[in-house]
Amino acid sequence: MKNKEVAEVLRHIAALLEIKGDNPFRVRAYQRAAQNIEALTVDVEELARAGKLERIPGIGKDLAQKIKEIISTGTCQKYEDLKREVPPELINLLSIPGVGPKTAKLLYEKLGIKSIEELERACLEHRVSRLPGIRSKTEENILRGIQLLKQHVGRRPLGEILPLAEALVEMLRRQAPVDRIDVAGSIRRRRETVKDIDILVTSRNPARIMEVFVSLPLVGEIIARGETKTSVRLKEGIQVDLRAVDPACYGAALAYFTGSKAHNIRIRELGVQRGLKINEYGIFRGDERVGGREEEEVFAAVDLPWIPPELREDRGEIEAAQAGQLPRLVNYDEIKGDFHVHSLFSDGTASVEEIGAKARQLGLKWVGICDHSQGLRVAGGLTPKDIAAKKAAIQAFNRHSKDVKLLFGTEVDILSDGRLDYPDDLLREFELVIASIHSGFRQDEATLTGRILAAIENPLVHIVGHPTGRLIGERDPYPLDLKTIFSAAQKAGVALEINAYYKRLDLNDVNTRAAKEAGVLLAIGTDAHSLEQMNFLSLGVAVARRGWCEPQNILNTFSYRQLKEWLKKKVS
DNA sequence: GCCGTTTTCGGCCCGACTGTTTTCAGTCG
Repeated sequence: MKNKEVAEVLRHIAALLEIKGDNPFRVRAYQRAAQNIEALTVDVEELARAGKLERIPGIGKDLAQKIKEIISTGTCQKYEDLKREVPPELINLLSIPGVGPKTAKLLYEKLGIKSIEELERACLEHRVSRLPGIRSKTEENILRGIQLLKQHVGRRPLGEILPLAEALVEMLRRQAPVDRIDVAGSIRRRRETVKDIDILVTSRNPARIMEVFVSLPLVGEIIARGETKTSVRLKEGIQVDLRAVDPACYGAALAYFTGSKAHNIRIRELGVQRGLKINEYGIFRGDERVGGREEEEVFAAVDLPWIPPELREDRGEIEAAQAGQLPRLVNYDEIKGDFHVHSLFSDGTASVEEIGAKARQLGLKWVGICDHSQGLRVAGGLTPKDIAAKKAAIQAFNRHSKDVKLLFGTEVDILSDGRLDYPDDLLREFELVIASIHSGFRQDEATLTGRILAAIENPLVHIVGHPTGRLIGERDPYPLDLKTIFSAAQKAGVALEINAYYKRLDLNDVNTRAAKEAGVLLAIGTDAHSLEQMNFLSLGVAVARRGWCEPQNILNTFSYRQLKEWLKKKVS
């Protein structure tokens, strides 16, 4: 049983307890346990077998027992009992914005409502507004929430939203009396998907900022408007929260609104232990504000060094910071190249020369031109005779380019029987070989794992591309035994890709961290099929940082010379 | 349900905004 499935059961228990009106701290305990299990870089089953479950923060005797039960039976007695008390379908109601556990319980007890469809009907028939504590306004809000849910305005890929957030900041900067301004929230942490855009500002005239904000042409509707906090929904669907704070508490507010929620709770608890109250208005001892202008002060108040936003998930960063063992994360400006770009020779839209020029503009030193192999006909895969022309084009570019070098590469298909789509003699021609799966996603775990292992064991393969095949919001990762793959890749000196295309981000953050811990090298590639998509490289760096990677874990920090050495050594 | 340089019991992060309310509960982040 996978970590995710165990976490799911615990989360359901938390939701049912919440609806039931159980002790909120017990609810939080289940939620925290679920989160921490999901963030594990080892199998929870393994920890259970070794009797080490209680080493996971937030898991004591009781939860350890329940987790063992869940692993062996797929469920636990407590969950089954709860499901008899509270209909599990009610959990779906909680996904409606504006509907929480109390409302869900009320709807079920008074009207017998269990599904979103039933709730929508009841609202349209105005049966909901007759309930105690609910009037027409709330009924309208619930209906609107259901509409939003239907439009799939849930979590959106970071790559779609980040440019929008940056544009909003630019507009506010230009049109309003802004002093400091930052995007906070999950965007600042660079989570792979985001639910809303959080923007924080300081200004001598916050009222004016709010005024400018709500009248921006991008804004569709105003959800809430206060003096310090305004929420709107953009016409394109995403919610934006704007908060104005005093300069004296900007750092505290930035830390607070960056989150994550779980990270903040831990920081505040550390504050309480030291007799401090930490909130978005600063750091307080009694009624006296003792800091908060800069973010560093918040961490310093609880005896911690500043923690990079990408790590703030309560996945062990606080313990690492306490022990002085935070990783020295790879920086965005240490990235010297992109491993994975498609050209006109296969299904890309840019020529070799254009890719080289774009790389120069991005400040890169090298780019791997890795087109598809022959089997992938739909993607214009290269037959052996196209390959010579491509090689010539790359050599021509490199002859006259001193600062940017292109690598003659391929993204060779791993066929459904585990063979590669080019024979070894042909593969030997390339400077850089990425092997990827593009078909047979429905095979079982053993078969898929075997295909990747076969590629790893071929000494001509440098990198395994988008290892899990997932597409955010579209396709789940196919089943793989990643632990075995990591260990094989480490032994063979094969790198695994962090594919930076905004819908892939594959490996993801948690898997990247597990790979790093297994001693696997990681290679960031944009998988760009156009010049614009080469901009996504920073999303891949974000994944690396969220995966606790240091420069030495990331091959993209290599200079061209170092990289050539590595590529050669690999083949020896 | 967890957890301990305040502790093995009694705490557990903190505030904004909305709607339905005359003082607050619910939701959200």
